Amino acid sequence: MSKYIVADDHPLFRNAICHVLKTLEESPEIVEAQDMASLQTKLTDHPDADLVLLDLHMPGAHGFSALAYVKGQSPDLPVLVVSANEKPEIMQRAVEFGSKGFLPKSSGIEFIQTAIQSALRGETWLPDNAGTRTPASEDECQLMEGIASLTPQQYLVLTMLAEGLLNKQIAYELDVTEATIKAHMTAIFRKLSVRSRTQAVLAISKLNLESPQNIDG
Amino acid sequence: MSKYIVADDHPLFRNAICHVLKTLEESPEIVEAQDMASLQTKLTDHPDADLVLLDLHMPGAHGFSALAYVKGQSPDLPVLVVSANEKPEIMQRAVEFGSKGFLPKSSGIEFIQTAIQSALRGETWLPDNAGTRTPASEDECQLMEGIASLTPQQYLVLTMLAEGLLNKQIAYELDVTEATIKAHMTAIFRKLSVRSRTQAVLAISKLNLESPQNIDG
DNA sequence: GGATTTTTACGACTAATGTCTAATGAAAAG
DNA sequence: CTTTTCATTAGACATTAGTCGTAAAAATCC
Repeated sequence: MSKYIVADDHPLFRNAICHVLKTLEESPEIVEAQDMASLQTKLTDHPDADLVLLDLHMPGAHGFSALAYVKGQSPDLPVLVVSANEKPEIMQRAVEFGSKGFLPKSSGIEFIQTAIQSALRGETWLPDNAGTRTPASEDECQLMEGIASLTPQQYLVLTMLAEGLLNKQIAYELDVTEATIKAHMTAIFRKLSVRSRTQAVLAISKLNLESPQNIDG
Repeated sequence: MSKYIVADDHPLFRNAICHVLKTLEESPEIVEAQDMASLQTKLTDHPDADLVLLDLHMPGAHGFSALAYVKGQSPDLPVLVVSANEKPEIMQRAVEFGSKGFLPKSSGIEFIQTAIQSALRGETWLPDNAGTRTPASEDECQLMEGIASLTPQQYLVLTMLAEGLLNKQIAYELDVTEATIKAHMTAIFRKLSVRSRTQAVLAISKLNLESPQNIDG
Protein backbone atom coordinates (compact mmCIF):
# COMPACT_ATOMS: atom_id res chain seq x y z
CA MET A 1 0.00 0.00 0.00
CA SER A 2 1.33 3.40 -0.97
CA LYS A 3 0.82 6.78 0.61
CA TYR A 4 0.15 9.80 -1.58
CA ILE A 5 0.06 13.52 -0.92
CA VAL A 6 -2.21 15.33 -3.35
CA ALA A 7 -1.49 19.04 -3.37
CA ASP A 8 -3.96 21.04 -5.45
CA ASP A 9 -6.32 23.87 -4.63
CA HIS A 10 -9.21 22.49 -6.64
CA PRO A 11 -11.29 20.02 -4.61
CA LEU A 12 -12.76 18.57 -7.78
CA PHE A 13 -9.36 17.82 -9.19
CA ARG A 14 -8.11 16.29 -5.93
CA ASN A 15 -11.17 14.12 -6.04
CA ALA A 16 -10.48 13.02 -9.58
CA ILE A 17 -6.89 12.16 -8.72
CA CYS A 18 -8.02 10.16 -5.68
CA HIS A 19 -10.39 8.24 -7.88
CA VAL A 20 -7.59 7.32 -10.24
CA LEU A 21 -5.35 6.30 -7.35
CA LYS A 22 -8.03 3.87 -6.18
CA THR A 23 -7.99 2.18 -9.54
CA LEU A 24 -4.27 1.51 -9.07
CA GLU A 25 -4.48 -0.28 -5.72
CA GLU A 26 -6.86 -1.56 -3.06
CA SER A 27 -6.87 1.19 -0.44
CA PRO A 28 -4.27 3.88 -1.05
CA GLU A 29 -3.59 6.26 1.80
CA ILE A 30 -4.26 9.74 0.53
CA VAL A 31 -3.32 13.01 2.19
CA GLU A 32 -4.66 16.20 0.69
CA ALA A 33 -3.32 19.77 0.76
CA GLN A 34 -4.97 22.83 -0.75
CA ASP A 35 -2.15 25.34 -0.30
CA MET A 36 1.57 25.51 0.37
CA ALA A 37 1.08 26.09 4.10
CA SER A 38 -0.91 22.88 4.54
CA LEU A 39 1.44 21.02 2.21
CA GLN A 40 4.30 21.98 4.51
CA THR A 41 2.42 20.48 7.45
CA LYS A 42 1.58 17.29 5.60
CA LEU A 43 5.19 16.84 4.51
CA THR A 44 6.42 16.84 8.11
CA ASP A 45 3.45 14.79 9.38
CA HIS A 46 3.91 12.14 6.72
CA PRO A 47 7.62 11.59 6.13
CA ASP A 48 6.77 8.07 4.92
CA ALA A 49 4.81 9.26 1.90
CA ASP A 50 5.70 7.63 -1.41
CA LEU A 51 4.72 10.35 -3.85
CA VAL A 52 3.58 13.95 -4.01
CA LEU A 53 1.30 15.17 -6.77
CA LEU A 54 2.03 18.88 -6.90
CA ASP A 55 0.13 21.65 -8.62
CA LEU A 56 2.36 24.64 -9.34
CA HIS A 57 -0.56 27.09 -9.19
CA MET A 58 -1.64 26.56 -5.59
CA PRO A 59 -1.95 29.55 -3.27
CA GLY A 60 1.54 30.25 -1.96
CA ALA A 61 3.16 28.31 -4.78
CA HIS A 62 5.14 30.66 -6.97
CA GLY A 63 5.83 28.60 -10.03
CA PHE A 64 8.86 26.38 -9.78
CA SER A 65 9.87 27.78 -6.44
CA ALA A 66 7.21 25.51 -4.93
CA LEU A 67 8.88 22.49 -6.51
CA ALA A 68 12.29 23.60 -5.29
CA TYR A 69 10.93 24.05 -1.79
CA VAL A 70 9.34 20.60 -1.63
CA LYS A 71 12.53 19.01 -2.97
CA GLY A 72 14.46 20.87 -0.31
CA GLN A 73 12.16 19.79 2.50
CA SER A 74 11.96 16.15 1.41
CA PRO A 75 14.87 15.42 -0.92
CA ASP A 76 14.10 11.72 -1.28
CA LEU A 77 10.38 12.03 -1.82
CA PRO A 78 9.38 11.72 -5.49
CA VAL A 79 7.35 14.62 -6.83
CA LEU A 80 5.09 14.56 -9.86
CA VAL A 81 4.16 18.00 -11.12
CA VAL A 82 0.57 18.49 -12.21
CA SER A 83 -0.56 21.58 -14.08
CA ALA A 84 -3.08 22.97 -16.51
CA ASN A 85 -0.11 24.37 -18.39
CA GLU A 86 0.86 22.29 -21.39
CA LYS A 87 3.90 24.11 -22.68
CA PRO A 88 6.84 21.84 -23.52
CA GLU A 89 9.35 24.22 -21.87
CA ILE A 90 7.42 24.06 -18.62
CA MET A 91 7.32 20.26 -18.75
CA GLN A 92 11.04 20.06 -19.37
CA ARG A 93 11.85 22.59 -16.68
CA ALA A 94 9.84 20.58 -14.18
CA VAL A 95 11.95 17.50 -14.88
CA GLU A 96 15.18 19.52 -14.89
CA PHE A 97 14.27 20.75 -11.46
CA GLY A 98 13.75 17.30 -10.00
CA SER A 99 10.19 16.31 -10.83
CA LYS A 100 9.55 12.68 -11.78
CA GLY A 101 7.48 13.85 -14.70
CA PHE A 102 4.77 16.21 -15.77
CA LEU A 103 1.07 15.52 -15.81
CA PRO A 104 -1.14 17.90 -17.81
CA LYS A 105 -4.55 18.24 -16.20
CA SER A 106 -6.12 17.41 -19.51
CA SER A 107 -4.58 13.91 -19.41
CA GLY A 108 -6.77 10.84 -19.73
CA ILE A 109 -7.07 8.27 -16.94
CA GLU A 110 -4.59 5.87 -18.45
CA PHE A 111 -1.95 8.60 -18.83
CA ILE A 112 -2.36 9.55 -15.19
CA GLN A 113 -2.00 5.92 -14.16
CA THR A 114 1.11 5.48 -16.26
CA ALA A 115 2.74 8.64 -14.93
CA ILE A 116 2.09 7.75 -11.30
CA GLN A 117 3.33 4.19 -11.66
CA SER A 118 6.47 5.40 -13.43
CA ALA A 119 7.14 7.90 -10.67
CA LEU A 120 6.70 5.22 -7.98
CA ARG A 121 9.21 3.03 -9.80
CA GLY A 122 11.61 5.96 -9.79
CA GLU A 123 11.32 6.55 -13.48
CA THR A 124 10.52 9.79 -15.23
CA TRP A 125 7.49 10.16 -17.43
CA LEU A 126 6.61 12.93 -19.86
CA PRO A 127 3.81 13.36 -22.38
CA ASP A 128 4.73 12.78 -26.01
CA ASN A 129 4.57 16.43 -27.02
CA ALA A 130 7.75 17.41 -25.20
CA GLY A 131 9.53 19.29 -27.95
CA THR A 132 12.99 20.79 -28.19
CA ARG A 133 15.17 20.53 -25.17
CA THR A 134 16.21 23.75 -23.45
CA PRO A 135 18.49 22.99 -20.52
CA ALA A 136 18.24 25.16 -17.42
CA SER A 137 20.93 27.78 -17.06
CA GLU A 138 23.59 27.79 -14.38
CA ASP A 139 21.88 30.71 -12.66
CA GLU A 140 18.51 29.02 -12.65
CA CYS A 141 19.86 25.86 -11.06
CA GLN A 142 21.73 27.84 -8.44
CA LEU A 143 18.54 29.73 -7.67
CA MET A 144 16.59 26.48 -7.34
CA GLU A 145 19.18 25.16 -4.92
CA GLY A 146 18.95 28.35 -2.93
CA ILE A 147 15.18 28.05 -2.64
CA ALA A 148 15.51 24.38 -1.73
CA SER A 149 17.78 25.35 1.15
CA LEU A 150 15.21 27.73 2.65
CA THR A 151 13.55 26.79 5.93
CA PRO A 152 9.73 26.60 5.98
CA GLN A 153 9.49 29.95 7.71
CA GLN A 154 11.87 31.55 5.27
CA TYR A 155 9.93 30.21 2.31
CA LEU A 156 6.77 31.63 3.81
CA VAL A 157 8.41 35.03 4.18
CA LEU A 158 9.67 34.88 0.60
CA THR A 159 6.16 34.08 -0.57
CA MET A 160 4.77 37.12 1.20
CA LEU A 161 7.58 39.26 -0.16
CA ALA A 162 6.53 38.08 -3.61
CA GLU A 163 3.04 39.42 -2.83
CA GLY A 164 4.56 42.86 -2.45
CA LEU A 165 4.06 43.09 1.33
CA LEU A 166 6.14 45.29 3.60
CA ASN A 167 8.22 43.77 6.40
CA LYS A 168 5.77 45.31 8.83
CA GLN A 169 2.82 43.60 7.17
CA ILE A 170 4.57 40.24 7.04
CA ALA A 171 5.47 40.56 10.71
CA TYR A 172 1.83 41.24 11.59
CA GLU A 173 0.59 38.28 9.55
CA LEU A 174 3.07 35.89 11.13
CA ASP A 175 2.69 37.45 14.57
CA VAL A 176 6.39 38.19 15.13
CA THR A 177 8.30 41.45 15.30
CA GLU A 178 9.60 43.32 12.31
CA ALA A 179 13.15 42.60 13.47
CA THR A 180 12.52 38.90 12.97
CA ILE A 181 11.30 39.39 9.42
CA LYS A 182 14.36 41.47 8.67
CA ALA A 183 16.59 38.69 9.95
CA HIS A 184 14.74 36.22 7.72
CA MET A 185 15.15 38.55 4.77
CA THR A 186 18.88 38.73 5.29
CA ALA A 187 19.05 34.93 5.44
CA ILE A 188 16.95 34.63 2.27
CA PHE A 189 19.16 37.11 0.43
CA ARG A 190 22.25 35.11 1.28
CA LYS A 191 20.72 31.83 0.13
CA LEU A 192 19.46 33.30 -3.13
CA SER A 193 22.71 35.19 -3.71
CA VAL A 194 21.04 38.59 -3.90
CA ARG A 195 21.51 41.81 -1.99
CA SER A 196 18.05 43.31 -1.67
CA ARG A 197 14.37 42.45 -1.67
CA THR A 198 14.11 43.96 -5.13
CA GLN A 199 16.67 41.53 -6.49
CA ALA A 200 15.00 38.66 -4.65
CA VAL A 201 11.70 39.44 -6.34
CA LEU A 202 13.42 39.67 -9.70
CA ALA A 203 15.09 36.32 -9.14
CA ILE A 204 12.01 34.33 -8.26
CA SER A 205 9.85 36.02 -10.87
CA LYS A 206 12.08 34.28 -13.39
CA LEU A 207 10.80 30.96 -12.09
CA ASN A 208 7.18 31.98 -12.37
CA LEU A 209 4.90 30.37 -14.88
CA GLU A 210 2.51 32.67 -16.66
CA SER A 211 -1.10 33.31 -15.80
CA PRO A 212 -3.04 30.35 -14.33
CA GLN A 213 -4.99 30.18 -17.58
CA ASN A 214 -8.00 27.97 -17.96
CA ILE A 215 -9.11 26.03 -14.94
CA ASP A 216 -10.51 22.56 -15.29
CA GLY A 217 -11.09 19.86 -12.71
CA MET B 1 8.44 57.29 -49.76
CA SER B 2 8.06 55.97 -46.27
CA LYS B 3 10.28 56.35 -43.24
CA TYR B 4 10.96 53.36 -41.03
CA ILE B 5 12.55 52.93 -37.62
CA VAL B 6 14.06 49.48 -37.18
CA ALA B 7 14.70 48.73 -33.50
CA ASP B 8 16.59 45.49 -32.94
CA ASP B 9 19.87 44.70 -31.25
CA HIS B 10 21.01 42.26 -33.94
CA PRO B 11 22.79 44.05 -36.79
CA LEU B 12 22.23 41.05 -39.03
CA PHE B 13 18.52 41.13 -38.49
CA ARG B 14 18.31 44.89 -38.98
CA ASN B 15 20.11 44.34 -42.23
CA ALA B 16 17.70 41.66 -43.31
CA ILE B 17 14.72 43.88 -42.54
CA CYS B 18 16.28 46.77 -44.47
CA HIS B 19 16.71 44.48 -47.42
CA VAL B 20 13.06 43.53 -47.36
CA LEU B 21 12.03 47.18 -47.06
CA LYS B 22 13.96 47.96 -50.21
CA THR B 23 11.95 45.37 -52.08
CA LEU B 24 8.78 47.25 -51.13
CA GLU B 25 9.75 50.65 -52.49
CA GLU B 26 12.43 52.57 -54.32
CA SER B 27 14.47 54.23 -51.59
CA PRO B 28 12.92 53.87 -48.15
CA GLU B 29 14.31 56.06 -45.39
CA ILE B 30 15.52 53.76 -42.66
CA VAL B 31 16.52 54.72 -39.14
CA GLU B 32 18.12 52.07 -36.95
CA ALA B 33 18.21 51.65 -33.18
CA GLN B 34 19.99 48.95 -31.22
CA ASP B 35 18.63 49.64 -27.75
CA MET B 36 15.83 51.48 -26.01
CA ALA B 37 17.98 54.53 -25.30
CA SER B 38 18.79 55.09 -28.97
CA LEU B 39 15.21 54.27 -29.94
CA GLN B 40 14.08 57.07 -27.64
CA THR B 41 16.40 59.48 -29.46
CA LYS B 42 15.25 58.33 -32.88
CA LEU B 43 11.61 58.72 -31.93
CA THR B 44 12.08 62.38 -31.04
CA ASP B 45 14.42 63.05 -33.97
CA HIS B 46 12.03 61.50 -36.47
CA PRO B 47 8.48 62.38 -35.49
CA ASP B 48 7.50 61.93 -39.15
CA ALA B 49 8.28 58.20 -39.20
CA ASP B 50 5.60 55.95 -40.67
CA LEU B 51 6.32 52.69 -38.87
CA VAL B 52 8.43 51.22 -36.10
CA LEU B 53 9.62 47.63 -36.25
CA LEU B 54 10.20 46.82 -32.60
CA ASP B 55 12.02 43.87 -31.05
CA LEU B 56 10.82 43.20 -27.50
CA HIS B 57 14.18 41.70 -26.48
CA MET B 58 16.41 44.72 -27.00
CA PRO B 59 18.63 45.95 -24.19
CA GLY B 60 16.47 48.12 -21.99
CA ALA B 61 13.27 46.63 -23.38
CA HIS B 62 11.48 44.70 -20.68
CA GLY B 63 8.93 42.73 -22.59
CA PHE B 64 5.73 44.56 -23.33
CA SER B 65 6.74 47.55 -21.29
CA ALA B 66 8.87 48.60 -24.26
CA LEU B 67 5.78 48.55 -26.48
CA ALA B 68 3.81 50.53 -23.92
CA TYR B 69 6.57 53.09 -23.72
CA VAL B 70 6.80 53.60 -27.48
CA LYS B 71 3.02 53.89 -27.73
CA GLY B 72 3.14 56.46 -24.94
CA GLN B 73 5.88 58.50 -26.59
CA SER B 74 4.38 58.41 -30.08
CA PRO B 75 0.70 57.49 -29.80
CA ASP B 76 -0.05 57.87 -33.49
CA LEU B 77 2.98 56.02 -34.81
CA PRO B 78 2.17 52.45 -35.89
CA VAL B 79 4.30 49.79 -34.26
CA LEU B 80 4.92 46.31 -35.57
CA VAL B 81 6.33 43.94 -32.97
CA VAL B 82 9.09 41.61 -34.12
CA SER B 83 10.29 38.73 -31.98
CA ALA B 84 11.89 35.30 -31.99
CA ASN B 85 9.06 34.25 -29.71
CA GLU B 86 6.29 32.42 -31.51
CA LYS B 87 3.78 31.82 -28.77
CA PRO B 88 0.18 32.66 -29.71
CA GLU B 89 -0.46 34.38 -26.36
CA ILE B 90 2.47 36.70 -26.94
CA MET B 91 1.25 37.54 -30.43
CA GLN B 92 -2.24 38.31 -29.16
CA ARG B 93 -0.96 40.36 -26.26
CA ALA B 94 1.11 42.45 -28.64
CA VAL B 95 -1.99 43.35 -30.62
CA GLU B 96 -4.04 43.91 -27.45
CA PHE B 97 -1.43 46.38 -26.34
CA GLY B 98 -1.55 48.40 -29.54
CA SER B 99 0.80 46.71 -31.98
CA LYS B 100 -0.28 46.60 -35.63
CA GLY B 101 0.66 42.95 -35.74
CA PHE B 102 3.30 40.42 -34.82
CA LEU B 103 6.17 39.30 -36.97
CA PRO B 104 8.00 36.10 -35.94
CA LYS B 105 11.67 36.32 -36.85
CA SER B 106 11.32 33.00 -38.61
CA SER B 107 8.92 34.54 -41.13
CA GLY B 108 9.60 34.32 -44.84
CA ILE B 109 10.14 37.42 -46.98
CA GLU B 110 6.61 37.52 -48.32
CA PHE B 111 5.15 37.36 -44.80
CA ILE B 112 7.30 40.25 -43.71
CA GLN B 113 6.22 42.24 -46.75
CA THR B 114 2.58 41.53 -46.09
CA ALA B 115 2.81 42.47 -42.43
CA ILE B 116 4.57 45.76 -43.10
CA GLN B 117 2.17 46.78 -45.86
CA SER B 118 -0.80 45.93 -43.66
CA ALA B 119 0.62 48.01 -40.84
CA LEU B 120 1.22 50.97 -43.18
CA ARG B 121 -2.40 50.77 -44.31
CA GLY B 122 -3.44 50.86 -40.67
CA GLU B 123 -4.53 47.26 -40.66
CA THR B 124 -3.51 44.56 -38.24
CA TRP B 125 -1.75 41.42 -39.36
CA LEU B 126 -1.08 38.20 -37.47
CA PRO B 127 0.38 34.85 -38.50
CA ASP B 128 -2.10 32.05 -39.02
CA ASN B 129 -1.15 30.16 -35.90
CA ALA B 130 -2.78 32.61 -33.51
CA GLY B 131 -4.79 30.24 -31.37
CA THR B 132 -7.37 30.82 -28.65
CA ARG B 133 -8.06 34.38 -27.69
CA THR B 134 -7.11 35.43 -24.17
CA PRO B 135 -8.09 39.06 -23.60
CA ALA B 136 -5.83 41.17 -21.41
CA SER B 137 -7.08 41.72 -17.89
CA GLU B 138 -8.19 45.05 -16.51
CA ASP B 139 -5.05 45.23 -14.40
CA GLU B 140 -2.75 44.55 -17.32
CA CYS B 141 -4.29 47.28 -19.44
CA GLN B 142 -4.11 49.76 -16.60
CA LEU B 143 -0.48 48.88 -16.12
CA MET B 144 0.25 49.36 -19.81
CA GLU B 145 -1.39 52.79 -19.69
CA GLY B 146 0.70 53.65 -16.68
CA ILE B 147 3.91 52.72 -18.46
CA ALA B 148 2.78 54.63 -21.55
CA SER B 149 2.40 57.75 -19.42
CA LEU B 150 5.98 57.61 -18.14
CA THR B 151 8.42 60.26 -19.28
CA PRO B 152 11.63 59.09 -21.02
CA GLN B 153 13.67 59.64 -17.90
CA GLN B 154 11.16 57.82 -15.76
CA TYR B 155 11.14 54.85 -18.11
CA LEU B 156 14.91 54.75 -17.94
CA VAL B 157 14.80 54.74 -14.16
CA LEU B 158 12.19 51.98 -14.19
CA THR B 159 14.42 49.96 -16.49
CA MET B 160 17.33 50.26 -14.09
CA LEU B 161 15.10 49.42 -11.16
CA ALA B 162 14.16 46.27 -13.05
CA GLU B 163 17.88 45.45 -13.18
CA GLY B 164 17.90 45.37 -9.41
CA LEU B 165 19.94 48.56 -8.96
CA LEU B 166 19.85 50.73 -5.86
CA ASN B 167 18.74 54.37 -6.06
CA LYS B 168 22.33 55.32 -5.38
CA GLN B 169 23.59 53.27 -8.32
CA ILE B 170 20.94 54.64 -10.67
CA ALA B 171 21.82 58.16 -9.59
CA TYR B 172 25.49 57.54 -10.34
CA GLU B 173 24.72 56.07 -13.77
CA LEU B 174 22.49 58.99 -14.74
CA ASP B 175 24.76 61.53 -13.09
CA VAL B 176 22.12 63.09 -10.87
CA THR B 177 21.63 63.04 -7.10
CA GLU B 178 19.91 60.27 -5.22
CA ALA B 179 17.12 62.68 -4.29
CA THR B 180 16.24 63.03 -7.96
CA ILE B 181 15.96 59.28 -8.42
CA LYS B 182 13.75 59.05 -5.38
CA ALA B 183 11.47 61.70 -6.82
CA HIS B 184 11.31 59.75 -10.08
CA MET B 185 10.50 56.61 -8.15
CA THR B 186 7.61 58.29 -6.38
CA ALA B 187 6.26 59.50 -9.73
CA ILE B 188 6.63 56.01 -11.23
CA PHE B 189 4.81 54.43 -8.30
CA ARG B 190 1.89 56.78 -8.74
CA LYS B 191 1.61 56.10 -12.45
CA LEU B 192 1.82 52.34 -12.01
CA SER B 193 -0.55 52.41 -9.02
CA VAL B 194 1.92 50.75 -6.66
CA ARG B 195 3.39 51.78 -3.34
CA SER B 196 6.96 50.49 -3.35
CA ARG B 197 9.77 49.46 -5.66
CA THR B 198 9.08 45.85 -4.80
CA GLN B 199 5.53 46.14 -6.09
CA ALA B 200 6.74 48.02 -9.16
CA VAL B 201 9.10 45.16 -10.00
CA LEU B 202 6.33 42.63 -9.47
CA ALA B 203 4.03 44.60 -11.74
CA ILE B 204 6.35 44.89 -14.71
CA SER B 205 7.65 41.34 -14.36
CA LYS B 206 4.13 40.28 -15.30
CA LEU B 207 4.67 41.91 -18.68
CA ASN B 208 7.96 40.20 -19.25
CA LEU B 209 8.32 37.57 -21.90
CA GLU B 210 10.33 34.54 -21.02
CA SER B 211 13.98 33.94 -21.84
CA PRO B 212 15.25 35.45 -25.10
CA GLN B 213 15.45 31.92 -26.51
CA ASN B 214 17.15 31.11 -29.77
CA ILE B 215 18.77 33.96 -31.63
CA ASP B 216 18.66 34.08 -35.37
CA GLY B 217 19.25 36.93 -37.79
C1' DG C 1 6.95 86.52 -27.67
C1' DG C 2 4.98 85.60 -23.39
C1' DA C 3 2.21 82.58 -20.52
C1' DT C 4 1.52 77.89 -19.06
C1' DT C 5 2.28 73.24 -18.48
C1' DT C 6 5.59 69.47 -18.17
C1' DT C 7 9.82 67.63 -17.12
C1' DT C 8 13.79 67.34 -14.50
C1' DA C 9 16.12 68.33 -10.51
C1' DC C 10 17.19 68.72 -5.47
C1' DG C 11 17.14 69.22 -0.04
C1' DA C 12 14.97 68.09 4.20
C1' DC C 13 12.39 64.97 6.68
C1' DT C 14 10.09 60.42 7.79
C1' DA C 15 9.61 55.59 7.08
C1' DA C 16 11.30 51.24 5.63
C1' DT C 17 15.12 48.17 4.95
C1' DG C 18 19.18 45.60 6.06
C1' DT C 19 23.33 44.13 9.17
C1' DC C 20 25.31 42.77 13.38
C1' DT C 21 25.31 40.61 17.67
C1' DA C 22 23.21 37.58 20.63
C1' DA C 23 19.81 34.76 23.25
C1' DT C 24 16.62 30.90 23.25
C1' DG C 25 14.93 26.45 22.11
C1' DA C 26 14.67 22.27 19.53
C1' DA C 27 16.66 18.65 16.87
C1' DA C 28 20.60 15.82 15.54
C1' DA C 29 25.08 13.82 16.47
C1' DG C 30 28.32 11.59 19.47
C1' DC D 1 23.08 12.35 28.45
C1' DT D 2 25.84 15.79 26.60
C1' DT D 3 27.43 18.44 22.81
C1' DT D 4 26.68 20.60 18.65
C1' DT D 5 24.16 22.55 15.21
C1' DC D 6 20.78 25.38 13.46
C1' DA D 7 16.12 27.69 13.13
C1' DT D 8 13.89 31.35 15.31
C1' DT D 9 13.58 35.38 17.76
C1' DA D 10 14.84 40.19 18.69
C1' DG D 11 17.29 44.87 19.94
C1' DA D 12 20.60 48.40 18.37
C1' DC D 13 22.53 50.57 14.67
C1' DA D 14 23.45 52.03 9.85
C1' DT D 15 21.75 52.39 5.31
C1' DT D 16 18.33 52.83 1.88
C1' DA D 17 13.84 54.16 0.31
C1' DG D 18 9.98 57.26 -0.15
C1' DT D 19 7.24 61.90 0.56
C1' DC D 20 6.78 66.77 0.37
C1' DG D 21 7.71 71.25 -1.01
C1' DT D 22 10.09 73.90 -4.40
C1' DA D 23 12.68 75.72 -8.27
C1' DA D 24 15.01 75.90 -12.77
C1' DA D 25 14.75 74.51 -17.52
C1' DA D 26 12.36 72.81 -21.49
C1' DA D 27 8.50 72.03 -24.22
C1' DT D 28 3.81 73.61 -25.47
C1' DC D 29 0.25 76.78 -26.29
C1' DC D 30 -2.06 80.68 -27.43
